[in-house]
Amino acid sequence: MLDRRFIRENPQAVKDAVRVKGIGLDVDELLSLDQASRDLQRELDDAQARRRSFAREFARADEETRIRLRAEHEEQDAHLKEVREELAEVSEKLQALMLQTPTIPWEGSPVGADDTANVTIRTWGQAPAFGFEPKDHVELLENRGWAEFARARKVAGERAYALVGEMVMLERALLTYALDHLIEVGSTVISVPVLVREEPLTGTGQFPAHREETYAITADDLYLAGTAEVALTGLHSGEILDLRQLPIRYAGISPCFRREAGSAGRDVRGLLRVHQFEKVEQWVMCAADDAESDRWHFEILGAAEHLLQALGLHYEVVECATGDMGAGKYRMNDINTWFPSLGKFRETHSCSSLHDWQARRANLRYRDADGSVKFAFTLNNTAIATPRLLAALVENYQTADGKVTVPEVLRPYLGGRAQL
RNA sequence: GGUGGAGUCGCCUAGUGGCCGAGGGCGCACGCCUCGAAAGCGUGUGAGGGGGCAACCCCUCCGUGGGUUCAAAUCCCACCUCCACCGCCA
Repeated sequence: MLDRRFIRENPQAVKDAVRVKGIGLDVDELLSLDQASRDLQRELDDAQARRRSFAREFARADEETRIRLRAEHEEQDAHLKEVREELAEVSEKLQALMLQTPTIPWEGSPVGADDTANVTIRTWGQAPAFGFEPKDHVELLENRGWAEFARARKVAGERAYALVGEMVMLERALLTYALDHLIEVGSTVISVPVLVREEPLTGTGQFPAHREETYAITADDLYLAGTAEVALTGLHSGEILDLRQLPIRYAGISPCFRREAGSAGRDVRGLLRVHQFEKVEQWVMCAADDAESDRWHFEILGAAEHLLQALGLHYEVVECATGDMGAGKYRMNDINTWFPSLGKFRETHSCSSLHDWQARRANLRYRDADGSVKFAFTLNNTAIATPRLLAALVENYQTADGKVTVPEVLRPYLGGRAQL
């Protein structure tokens, strides 16, 4: 969400952002609603001021005057009610449009409608050379009894899976390794609620645009969050933090739930696109400063790259196109990891700077050095999302005889074993 | 799930329909005092919105949302959160 004053003063910048991000928002309508809302607000303020002084007069008046005042009150109340209703109607429409306003994207982001316009800015490592025909992760896991797909789908429907035996331990190892590294670089580890209210989902930007992608528990008016980011952003909602409390750097761990409503039939095989997965998420709230936000962007992007490098996985970092990054993002870099079975990179991480867009929605504020209250900047990035990354790991580290070599950094978490 | 109690400014609290247009204390900031400090004294001390070139003015907010009333922190209803006890339970 943008600042109303900013939209008023920079309508063209907002229109440009709406266009390059492919958002169906009528900025002129928003501007006229903004004007109408301010006019009505002024009218209401004046009318209320008058009404209040009349009520005080009433308290001091004699019986005769009271009869006269009562009649005037009725007139005033009718007018007040009318203005209030009109303002409520305008405000509701305005708010609906405000929630669609995009962050102005970084000028370096490639302009394009979708991820086909994303630009690779670097690659690390290389694809493993197998002296044999590599198997995909489904075959690898089934051959070793490391996963149940058919039985899991009997229980939970399409895209369900169950990891078995050593695969469970390997997944745990990945997550624990990520947490250990993030602690080392100064993050506060936090396990967050996943069953959440509507407000934090609106706060992060999941709602209203992506409501269909979220599971709803209608009996209790709760939802299953698709990422720890939802709770992390909600944690400090409504607070005014002291500048000294910033930056806040969290490593949130949680299960994640996604309906995948927009991708029916895609990637139904295996572990690449599932309804339920585990993720360690990096999240940062910092002062409202472009340079500091940029610094954190590269810090948390670097942390994710560090993990992949330590795991020895071949990856590329892409600069995401304006149409791929979503309304709230100033800048987004995805990391795509190499999948031998696909013969290509596949998204495993997504690093986003949102400037104050989320902070405005979620009401994340701090008191600056000069005493003024400001909306903070937020950023987030995946650290490890599994089982997608687990699938990449297994495919990249498979041996000719169907075993999996354990990357050295994970061995301490698996009793020192070098191979599974 | 049930019963009872509670939610007021950063913190503690006063407040049972008009004197609340929210008082006091703590904390914090500034000033006086002092060689300097502490103590003491004085002044100030929230958020959001609107208007004005400006000094400044106005409106909203006492957990949230409704309602009653000329008038609500105060009365009524629903919800949220916390505390206590009962029930159930990993």
